[in-house]
Amino acid sequence: MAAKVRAAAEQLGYVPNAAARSLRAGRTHQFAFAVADVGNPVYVAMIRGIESVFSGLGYRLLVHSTGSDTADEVSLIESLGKRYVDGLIIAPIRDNHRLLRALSTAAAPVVVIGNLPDGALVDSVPIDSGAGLRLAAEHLVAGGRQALALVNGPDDTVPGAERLAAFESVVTAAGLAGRSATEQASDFTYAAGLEAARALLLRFRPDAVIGSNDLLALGAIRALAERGWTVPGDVAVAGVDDTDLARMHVPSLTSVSLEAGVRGQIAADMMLSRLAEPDLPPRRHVALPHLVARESSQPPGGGMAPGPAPATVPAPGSAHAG
Amino acid sequence: MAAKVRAAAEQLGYVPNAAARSLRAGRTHQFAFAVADVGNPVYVAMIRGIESVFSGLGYRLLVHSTGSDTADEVSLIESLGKRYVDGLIIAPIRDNHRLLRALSTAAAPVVVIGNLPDGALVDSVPIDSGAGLRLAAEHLVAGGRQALALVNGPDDTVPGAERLAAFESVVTAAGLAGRSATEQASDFTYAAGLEAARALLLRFRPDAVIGSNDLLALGAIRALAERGWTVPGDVAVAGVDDTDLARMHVPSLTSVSLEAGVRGQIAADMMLSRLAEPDLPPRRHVALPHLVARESSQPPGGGMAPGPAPATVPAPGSAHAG
DNA sequence: TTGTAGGCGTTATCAG
DNA sequence: CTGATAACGCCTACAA
Repeated sequence: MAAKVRAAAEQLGYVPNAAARSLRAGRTHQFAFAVADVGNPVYVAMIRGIESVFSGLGYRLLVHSTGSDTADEVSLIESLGKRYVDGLIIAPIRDNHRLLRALSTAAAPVVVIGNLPDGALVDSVPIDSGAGLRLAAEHLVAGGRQALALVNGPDDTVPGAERLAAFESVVTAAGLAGRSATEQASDFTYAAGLEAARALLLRFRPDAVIGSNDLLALGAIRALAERGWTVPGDVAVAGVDDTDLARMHVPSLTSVSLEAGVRGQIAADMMLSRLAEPDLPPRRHVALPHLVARESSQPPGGGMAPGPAPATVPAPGSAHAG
Repeated sequence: MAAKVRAAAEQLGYVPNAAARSLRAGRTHQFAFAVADVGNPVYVAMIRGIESVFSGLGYRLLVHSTGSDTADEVSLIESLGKRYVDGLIIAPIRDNHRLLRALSTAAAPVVVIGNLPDGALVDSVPIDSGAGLRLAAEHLVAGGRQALALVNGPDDTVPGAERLAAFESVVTAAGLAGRSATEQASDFTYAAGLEAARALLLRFRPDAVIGSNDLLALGAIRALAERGWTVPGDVAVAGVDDTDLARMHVPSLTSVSLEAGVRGQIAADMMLSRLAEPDLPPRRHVALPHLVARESSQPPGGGMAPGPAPATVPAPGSAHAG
């Protein structure tokens, strides 16, 4: 009989109401993901990682763009009380007390993609982004660069502070502290990177520039181009995040992967296991950064510049097809 | 008394349950947005446009990435019967009968960002993307280019078909049909564009390449670089969508804006008015494409190449600051 | 004015 | 094994 009913339901196009189901079951089959800026491809990579876990299981994902505004993030966390989602994955870049307090009293499970102070009672998927920046800086120094510049994000962010400290430690260790410069961009965006790099280049002539993320690095490349300096010929450039942008640029951008996609997956897995066992102690899954060397950091002499000579080069318009 | 209760509720951090509220009110205060590929920045622009309308009004947005798989889209539309959202905004690129049929019987309001066949009973925000491609092609011809190539998306998509037809009409009208070529990429992605452009360049030597969108154009630029051809010196390049990628590249990419952000806003507004008045006849708000000329299409002699000579150029490492 | 009952659509449980 | 019933939490309408 049950089968018969099922068949009839199918025929009539019956679909159970999600709100009623959620009310009854106490589960919405939805998760929220809060990021600073959907325009930054690193978050798109995280979204993909998360969805790769959730989509097959029938969970939906709500994406919130907070602009990394703490008030926004806090109100988002508080609204978990509405139980409109079963959990929240959040990738904050500032760790105010308010945010931490809100996290600790959240009404639903929260997983943080990012670095939390010790003792925070929340699941997290951190990465040592200072170590990541160190990889980039050491790579440039190893390539013979001596006048390093950092276009950093805001100092009052966690990644901003970590990456600035790592940069300074590398140039100091290499004995290049007197020949380096840093500039703080107002944001982790392309526009802010362009502006900061312009300001930097007014007072400093680097032979290598690191952007604290790929967007800042691309802004720097533009600022260098405005002055007629070529990459990597005159100046080597590296970024952080290893987003699609890095592959897509010409010259391709050397960048440090912080495993955005993988960390998204891990965060989603953590969320599911947290739901299954709410009383687990807080877990922390540390990821490891790695360098992806590309064209933008080739040593001056080195020969991986944009492409080999063409094999056969027909004259313009000498052939055609549809 | 009511005030007193309110205050107490506030103090205790009481938050009404969303599921119960939705069940009672019959409204979820959520909308879904379905796109082919969250990795394409043009959809990120649409998301921003939509959120600019919704966020202030307390609506949440669910983003679905369908991979432009019709089966996926159809099942998404059918699942509107669950009433987990108040409406769906969808940006499909293929218009199969199945999709149209599903649209016409959807259980919740749907707004389509894209071009529907005449007579479809759904709100839509179309644009003449053929006219858009025409702008790009005519711009290149006006710049003196004579051997035009098109790296198109799949022919079986609406934008693919429209843009191919527009390209052919322009080259024919300009008397350049015998000196042009087109290649079909398997997808509207960078990787597919790179692959298609490589194949194209094996048999054809263009002096101008149009990508059917910005990602395809960037793939083409990479393929050109592999052969040692410069942009815009040897080959002019133009894209479509005017995404952030176009501004960010060096040289910056000439591109045709299809008003993604604005159309997202319009779609969201339409959704709200549709909710307010469900019995309105289907509406269609047509947007207009416009060309944004940048460095990648400068005429060979023309002087807007990457940046003026620097004003003052300190020697490497000659100054520093933190 | 304040209080209470009913019903939104499901599903689990319990009685027949 | 089938079928009725209660409860999830909220809001509205109506009664006291």
